[in-house]
Amino acid sequence: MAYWLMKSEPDSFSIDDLRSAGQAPWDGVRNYQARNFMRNMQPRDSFLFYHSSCKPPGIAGIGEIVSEPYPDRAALDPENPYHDAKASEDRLPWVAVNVTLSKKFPTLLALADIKQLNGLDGLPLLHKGNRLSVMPVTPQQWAILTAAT
DNA sequence: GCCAACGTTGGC
DNA sequence: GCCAACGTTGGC
Repeated sequence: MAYWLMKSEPDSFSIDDLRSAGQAPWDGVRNYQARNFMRNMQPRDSFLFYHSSCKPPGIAGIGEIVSEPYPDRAALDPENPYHDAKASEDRLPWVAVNVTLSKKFPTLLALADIKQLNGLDGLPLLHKGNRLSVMPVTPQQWAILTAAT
């Protein structure tokens, strides 16, 4: 079982939205490095639900991957905000997974607090200028982050 | 709103 | 294949 961190802007999809939905697709990832990580996801993997581009940014809770990766057909829909004009039935490079909420943290683990923790130097989230929206989390990093709430 | 960092695009 | 221009991300 693997661990991940995935970013979402709460204005478009928040941890409360996931709670309301019960199960939801995590789609719209349009970056190849992030896509490659998603291809390695498996059911029962866990992920940290990160709220980005908000005040304050941080980890809002824990979710679970509940499907194999599958083609992200939102890319084919011109009306969809994640439409990719270069995608087609024959060439659909993007993937989605279905996710559920495991638990919402009582309080957000803010990025400012995460930066104070020791042992997270390898986490891409903390690297300057990092924009990766899906990243792996090691078991050690997972233990540090989930113990900090 | 600003801007640094990074990915993508397109001319050559 | 290079690289300048441009668009996007995302913290502050």
